[in-house]
Amino acid sequence: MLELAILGLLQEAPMHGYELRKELTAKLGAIRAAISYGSLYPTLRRLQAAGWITEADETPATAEEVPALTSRRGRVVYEITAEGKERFAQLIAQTGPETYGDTGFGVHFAFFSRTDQATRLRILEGRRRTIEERREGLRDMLGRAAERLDAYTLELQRHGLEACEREVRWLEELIANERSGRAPTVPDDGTAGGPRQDNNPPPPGETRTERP
Amino acid sequence: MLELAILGLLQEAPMHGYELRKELTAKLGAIRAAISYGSLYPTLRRLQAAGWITEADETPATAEEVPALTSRRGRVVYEITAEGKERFAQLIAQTGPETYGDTGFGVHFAFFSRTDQATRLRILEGRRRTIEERREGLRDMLGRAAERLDAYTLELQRHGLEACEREVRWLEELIANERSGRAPTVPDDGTAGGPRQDNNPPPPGETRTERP
DNA sequence: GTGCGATGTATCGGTCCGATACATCGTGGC
DNA sequence: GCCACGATGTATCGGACCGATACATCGCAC
Repeated sequence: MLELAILGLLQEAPMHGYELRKELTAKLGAIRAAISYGSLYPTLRRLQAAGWITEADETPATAEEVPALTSRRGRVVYEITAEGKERFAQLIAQTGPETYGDTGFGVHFAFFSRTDQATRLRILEGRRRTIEERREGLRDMLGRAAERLDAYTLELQRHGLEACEREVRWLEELIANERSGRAPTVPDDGTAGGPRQDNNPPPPGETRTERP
Repeated sequence: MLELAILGLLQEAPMHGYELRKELTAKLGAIRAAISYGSLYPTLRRLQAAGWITEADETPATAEEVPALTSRRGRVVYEITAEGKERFAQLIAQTGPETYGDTGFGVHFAFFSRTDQATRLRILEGRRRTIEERREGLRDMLGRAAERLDAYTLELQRHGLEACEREVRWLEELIANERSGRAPTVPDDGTAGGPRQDNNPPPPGETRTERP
């Protein structure tokens, strides 16, 4: 999962570890707290060893020949390679049970603007299936096994059940939206292009303007 | 976390691994999928080595002296020891950052009927604080950094924000309820008017041995 | 009688987390 | 001047937990 997220972010711009973590937190803040460095750095090393990312030269053309004594050691900027992009495309397109779990789904969803519509639909439906099953499990629990459990546990189940129902409804909306409005998705791939690309797909059905 | 959950369940009745997993899934189904055997068995071993659980004799008092030829080796039933109960009491009472994360909070909450009220309150408030912070992070993201993110990521954040707001409201209710001294919840929900069981924290110390 | 799903115990490799260590840089207080 | 402190930045280690896998027994349907 981390691998997918890192490759996805580095596809937008080269970055060093610290920055990567912040972007990761921004993009995935809704589904997980914050990536640990104990995961991040080893993973970066693994990706580099696999040839999917490389260290970029950090020296800007504005040359100063001063240092070399202090052996400027600091940020290590990584950029994605061609093989890395291939790898990302492969990871983002493949679906499976781990794609439908909480974390897996979240990461995939966060990169939906780089995912083709057929895959998006498959993932949304797989996720819905998964949540529906969890929901049924909780319903059974609250029905049949209720008297075996104490009031706090029941309350926890009830709250979880409500969350499931809510998520299913959310997914239904997204699926309907996906089916009706076709999405161009533009697999960007502006390899050497500008740092900013703007290929926003049509928004997933927004009708709310809420005031807190 | 697993350690706490196992000790908590074995306090209700002796069990073997397979059964433990099912009970774990029933009790924690709202917050995590299903415990893996790759976690469960090593943890059981660890707890046994620490002296908190022991293997129980599986012979029920209704003695038949028949076997011993087939050397019945199969299920291994574990039961909690006195030290284990002490350990559980210590774990359930101590609070900290890991108590407020998704999994930690869920496990603690599931054993709230064995937790004293002051601790319950502390945990609920800590959890609320944590979720409020997550909520503020998402709000900021949706406000300030909105144009940096694509529509799908924004939708993910929006959904996450809503979940946070909902959970804070849920926690508020629980806290208010807790302060007023009432047992947990029961909004309306109509099903089954009757089975009102008392599970406020049973005064100090004795566990109920219930027959499944 | 035989296949098959549920029950049951167990290990292995891998991912990720939390704690910790350490070094640099800019800024504001004294 | 200087120095404390928080942000930036890289890195490792032990441990928790997962997913896949292996294997053995039991009851039951066909």
